Amino acid sequence: MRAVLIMGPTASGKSALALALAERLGAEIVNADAAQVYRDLRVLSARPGAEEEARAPHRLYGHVDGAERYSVGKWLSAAQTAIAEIGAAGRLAIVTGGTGLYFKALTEGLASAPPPDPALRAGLLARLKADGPQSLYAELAQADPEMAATLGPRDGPRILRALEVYRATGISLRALQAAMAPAMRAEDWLGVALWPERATLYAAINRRFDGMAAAGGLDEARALMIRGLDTDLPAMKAIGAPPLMAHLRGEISLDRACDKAKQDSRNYAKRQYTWIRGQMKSWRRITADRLEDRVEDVLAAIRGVDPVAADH
RNA sequence: GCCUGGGUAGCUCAGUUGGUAGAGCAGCGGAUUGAAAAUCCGCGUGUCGCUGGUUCGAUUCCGGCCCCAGGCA
Repeated sequence: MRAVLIMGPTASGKSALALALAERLGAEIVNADAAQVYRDLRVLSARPGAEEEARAPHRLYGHVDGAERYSVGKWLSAAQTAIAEIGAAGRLAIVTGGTGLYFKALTEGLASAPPPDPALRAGLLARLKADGPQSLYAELAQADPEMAATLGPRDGPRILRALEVYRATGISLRALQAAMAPAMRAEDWLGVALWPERATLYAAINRRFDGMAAAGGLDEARALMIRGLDTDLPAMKAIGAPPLMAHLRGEISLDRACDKAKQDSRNYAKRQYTWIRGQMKSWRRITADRLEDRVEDVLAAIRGVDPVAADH
């Protein structure tokens, strides 16, 4: 076995579990969270701090500038490299984060479609903004009816991507998705998913954000805001950033901004539960609340598939 | 005490010229392949404040009462 993958809804304690396991097993941690890759988002993305990073090696955290558009494709190749290097050093990789799509690309593969072409993408984005998704959908239905049939007429981002791929290759994204190869063999990884009680998690989310604003979250939002970046950049859309910026512009109170951020986090967590339930059926669910119990649970699972890896 | 406006879904509110009601948000379920902390789809019975009256029938009209907001005293 080469990697333990840890997924879980936001604020469920993934990072703490990953760190405890890394210390226990002499492993390295690899980020699988789409927000924690951004340098500009440390507090708001709850990225591990210097203290945590000192306790075990961390990779793919805060290495991307907020002005950049990151993507699954970029993450996947970076993660594959990281996992290979960690393996070459004779260590176990612990891949953790809340982005289900990243894990899915790793374990099931990514369609061999070309990455977004910046110029083409910019044009389509402008059209999406000006004319709305229905307009792009109509064009897609014309060019690639098979793919269009799999999408809703208002699903902007997916319609845009499908059109982008068709224009660049003349091939339906649907066909490319049918031919995928996993980046890791099934026997090389073990997936575990944190599954706390819903009410417990929602309370944890609320509690966590109360600290965030005061502990630098507001300053972070300000620093990001004065960069004057495009508001539809991923880093600018991170949960909490839009409402805090609205507050800094004097549009809403700090209380309202925090309430909105908590609300968005809860909605996000719900989607993550749905992802785990629907997309990670073979993953082991960890329902324990105490860190020590979670560590024991994962160690037992590792022993079950690879006694040597657990023996450190 | 008087006047005015209001009391309808967990919240904010719409509505029924009398035939027991519906949006947004929340909540719940689902989807998810290069923006994924994104994006999209589905799910709406609730003493229509309480109580009398008129009526075949009242949440809707009339009376009384209670509560909230504002105004006048």
